[in-house]
Amino acid sequence: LRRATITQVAARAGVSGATVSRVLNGYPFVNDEVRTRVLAAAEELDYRPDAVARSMRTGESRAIGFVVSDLANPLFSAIAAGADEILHSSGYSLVLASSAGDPEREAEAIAALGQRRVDALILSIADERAPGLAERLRTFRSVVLVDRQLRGSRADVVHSEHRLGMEAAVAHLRALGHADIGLIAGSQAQLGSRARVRAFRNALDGAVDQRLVRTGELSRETGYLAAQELLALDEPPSALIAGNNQLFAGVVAAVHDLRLRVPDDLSLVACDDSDLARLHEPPIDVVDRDPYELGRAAAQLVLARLAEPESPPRRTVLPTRFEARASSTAPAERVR
Amino acid sequence: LRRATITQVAARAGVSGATVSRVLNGYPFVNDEVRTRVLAAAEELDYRPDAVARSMRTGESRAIGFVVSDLANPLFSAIAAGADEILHSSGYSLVLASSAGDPEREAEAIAALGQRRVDALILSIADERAPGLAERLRTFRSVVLVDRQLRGSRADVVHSEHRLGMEAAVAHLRALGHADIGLIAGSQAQLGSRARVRAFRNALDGAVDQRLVRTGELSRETGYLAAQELLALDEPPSALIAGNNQLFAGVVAAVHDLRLRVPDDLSLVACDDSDLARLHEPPIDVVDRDPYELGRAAAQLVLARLAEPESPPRRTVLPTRFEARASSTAPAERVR
DNA sequence: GTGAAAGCGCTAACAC
DNA sequence: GTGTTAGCGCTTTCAC
Repeated sequence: LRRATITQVAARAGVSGATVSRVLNGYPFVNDEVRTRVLAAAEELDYRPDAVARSMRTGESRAIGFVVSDLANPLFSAIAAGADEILHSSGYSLVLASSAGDPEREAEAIAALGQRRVDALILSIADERAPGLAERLRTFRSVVLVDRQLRGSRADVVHSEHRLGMEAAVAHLRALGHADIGLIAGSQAQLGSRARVRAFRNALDGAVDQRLVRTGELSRETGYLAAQELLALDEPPSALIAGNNQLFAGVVAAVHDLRLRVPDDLSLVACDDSDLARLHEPPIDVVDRDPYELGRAAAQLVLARLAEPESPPRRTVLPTRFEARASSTAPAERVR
Repeated sequence: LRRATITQVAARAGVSGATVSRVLNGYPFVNDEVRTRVLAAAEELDYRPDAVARSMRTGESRAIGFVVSDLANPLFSAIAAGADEILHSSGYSLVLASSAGDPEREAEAIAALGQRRVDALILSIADERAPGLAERLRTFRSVVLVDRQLRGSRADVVHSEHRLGMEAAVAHLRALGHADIGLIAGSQAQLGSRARVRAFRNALDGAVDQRLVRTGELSRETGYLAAQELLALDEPPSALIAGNNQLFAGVVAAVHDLRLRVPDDLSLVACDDSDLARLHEPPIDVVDRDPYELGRAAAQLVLARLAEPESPPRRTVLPTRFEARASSTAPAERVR
């Protein structure tokens, strides 16, 4: 079944293609009677404008690219769902690419989206330090970074205010009497992870034991191994903060395997909420944020930029907040 | 920065646009020296073929649409990630739309993807019974349903073999002595949920207590409320099966709130694995499947269909398997 | 083995 | 207010 073209609608309505286009695009100065005829003809032929041809002519694709380091991570898929919500309602489509953490795939995805002439690019990539990235982004009319940073780029950004949430978490633990707090955080190639580590150090104002801070890939395995290592130290931390949901899952697995009780043997805090944290027994303290809102905010920056291409770079900062549940108490007396 | 066009490359290489196109598309009968010159010119200008223009001419967009009922559900995002993996490596892009369970948004998304002329459509929609759906899908060159069914459609499908996994789960519970097993499953507007309910009934060969089977929206809230109701019955079930990951989260919340111990007071089985099920204390028995593989299989059906448009509809069935962990034991003696 | 020309479906400039 | 025309960047006959 071939689809109707504008020319066919025009023929049926007894007008020119230009007039059909005008009617369909809401151009006001069209004879009412003609408008009705055109609309009827379009209806009868079930005419749908061809987005490809329209893009070809206007230079706008009404598609937004979104490159994510790991779509299967509920955090990123929630961000994508939030972005889609806004974009869909403005008539844009989301072209999603997941790199599975591979910087090469990220580069390919960005190139592919460029060839597709997406109107904008939203980026939550694994490696914000990929060489030449900033230049390659210059061909895009709008770039929005989500919890990422890029030197030499005029991109708009959505950031989470990681500092306050992390500070509150650390303050909570210190108030309970924890002196040795461990942090297991993600790759330093992403702003979000760096911000959490920095906030952690700040909150401990210099009193930070370097051995208790581990960074690595954002994966369950990394979380598991790092927790095993930290808890095997001669003087293990009495509290542990997991820097993201996947690391947290690994930490929980390690804690189970070591038969440690939370919070009696170890206090625990997770960054980014999850079913696991909420429904863990006991429920886990979290530094939480709203991932949908992150996605919505990114989409809004995109729309604002497309509406006003020359405005100065914008930056949206969304809050994180610490929620104490039941996974931390005063540390047990240490046996010496 | 405007991008180079094929005409510019042609000028630089001293040939016609047609020849550039031939070189870039691997047409074999081109003079070697000319080929080298064209490649060099393309390289120097950093030429990237314009996908929109190419689509315009060839009628192929090299984009695949994917409509999901809830992208934020880790199951669907894992499926999408699996599909993207295959499609990306074949040069296709994924255009994703999440309907948040709203049939109207699903219809809109499908229409939008049609206008974009996606080469194929993958569907994991909330409402497979939307009126007129089958006809609207006929305009697509390839449609693949993931765990969905559509009468009157020649779509290819990927199904999970829900029956064996569910039967194994029920058999396991019955062997332990459970006579009253409750099931909390999803909407009957989706094949997956229907299949699980049917498998459950079959496994109990008619000995099904209708009051112990609840179906509804696939949400935490539904799971929570249904579990509360079932467990408040005069003769509550001694074991509960949750039909999906979100329902399961609700069930766990209800079980916690009721202060029931698993498995002593209640045996529990979840459908589709999750961190929550794996790391729950005790670990929860699951009817598991590989969601990435579901996505990969869908993508492969798409590619096969595009390669052979006239072949008969294909059907890929992927296994589910029951994994007993530690969330079920023999039911406690009932006090009469 | 290569070039010239047509045209995919649409919109925007320009004419009337 | 409406029609005519050109052209977005590419691929694909058809010549030669």
